[in-house]
Amino acid sequence: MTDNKINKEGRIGAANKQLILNAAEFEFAKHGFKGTRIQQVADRACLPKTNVLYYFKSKENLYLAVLQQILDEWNSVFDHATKEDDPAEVLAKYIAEKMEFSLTRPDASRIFALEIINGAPNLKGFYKENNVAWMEGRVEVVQYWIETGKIQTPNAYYLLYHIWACCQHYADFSAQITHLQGKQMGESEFEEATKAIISLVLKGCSLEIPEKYR
Amino acid sequence: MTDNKINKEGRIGAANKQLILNAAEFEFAKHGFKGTRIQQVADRACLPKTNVLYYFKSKENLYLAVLQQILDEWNSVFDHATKEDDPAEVLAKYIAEKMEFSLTRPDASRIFALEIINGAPNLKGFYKENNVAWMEGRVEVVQYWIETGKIQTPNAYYLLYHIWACCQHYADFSAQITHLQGKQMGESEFEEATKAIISLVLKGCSLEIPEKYR
DNA sequence: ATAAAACCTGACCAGATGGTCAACTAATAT
DNA sequence: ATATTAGTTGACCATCTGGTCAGGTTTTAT
Repeated sequence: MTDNKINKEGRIGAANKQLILNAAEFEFAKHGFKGTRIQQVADRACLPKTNVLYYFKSKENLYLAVLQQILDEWNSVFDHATKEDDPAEVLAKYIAEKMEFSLTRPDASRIFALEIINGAPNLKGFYKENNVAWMEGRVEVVQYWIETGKIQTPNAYYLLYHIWACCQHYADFSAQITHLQGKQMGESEFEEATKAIISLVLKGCSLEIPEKYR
Repeated sequence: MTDNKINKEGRIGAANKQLILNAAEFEFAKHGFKGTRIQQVADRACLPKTNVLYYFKSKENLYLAVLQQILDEWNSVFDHATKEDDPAEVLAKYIAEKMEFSLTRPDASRIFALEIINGAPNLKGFYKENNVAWMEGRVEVVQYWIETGKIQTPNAYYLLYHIWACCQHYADFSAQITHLQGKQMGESEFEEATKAIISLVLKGCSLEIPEKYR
């Protein structure tokens, strides 16, 4: 038999936990850590507050769980891109992915942004180390592309920042965009915007835009 | 004689108010509205908490004053650009200005970002109206440049968003950048980054980069 | 000089909120 | 069947914090 003496989580637990995590992501994205009330999360999940505390021992614990869930989703084609790959294809795909994320998971993007603006006090050791390693690997690839004349851009780091910045803007600043344009961006507008970023970045790197992204 | 019956603010008042505003900007940028304690602001300004409340009736009032101060700084060469101006010059100058702002006033940028991510609940009527009008005027100019073939870019709105996004990134996400690069960006790095954005955007719009921005 | 306004601040309070607890019910394994 | 664990929840508390107040001192105008 399996050893299920203690702390075994049943079906109900798993379901409720996910329910709470989703509610929490919404609230944290909207009000930040300090601004979010456990009661609000509970209300959104249609559970009593005490129940939320039953599954997540504390507010901080809940927040960390939300953050972890977001970080776990953070992977892309670019992770495994190599020096031999076609820069235009890889970058265009990467941008398309990032924009897809901004469209489908804006709250996740906002929570991450809030965390960074606050100085990333909760992105502890393990993630940070990993992140730096990831970045170094990616920069190395881009650097190779630059040195072999495959792309023309002044700096690998800055190029990646600019891609992130443009893509995240559509999630983080959607309130401003909605206001300036008089209406919320839908799927079709996101497609246009994606093409606009791809056009800007690839042309900005002296690359041809692959047919499918035109 | 001047009518100074009531509510006249003396020298001391003006000085202290500014002291408090600066302290508040720092704290609000770091912890957000909800996360900031009046006591923290007071400590940073080296004044007792009660004194802060004396000048600004409430926390919200203080926050609005900080926000207003930031908004008042928000003007640029691009405000008065016309259809006749040279797109390359105007855009390059605009980017340089925005980056200068990110370098010298990162806290202001962060507060604005937090405000937008939160859905801009405090950017009330007057500012919003003005902002939309400003945007329409700018889009009209860019649109003219597009239609007359002076620049090549898919969409005027998106172009402006991408410029903002790139420039703000260096203020709002500086914690991430510092961590990824292993050191804080100084003036010289900001100069490089500015040139990188100008290169990206101008090339991305099929424009020649003016000599002075190379 | 002196009155009025501006400025200062320790003591205090009321409400909000994260978190505990104990008593309960429902699920599950043997 | 029954014991054990998982899940549920209302009542409650300690603390934190925005804000008030009253009684002061300093500055300024005439």
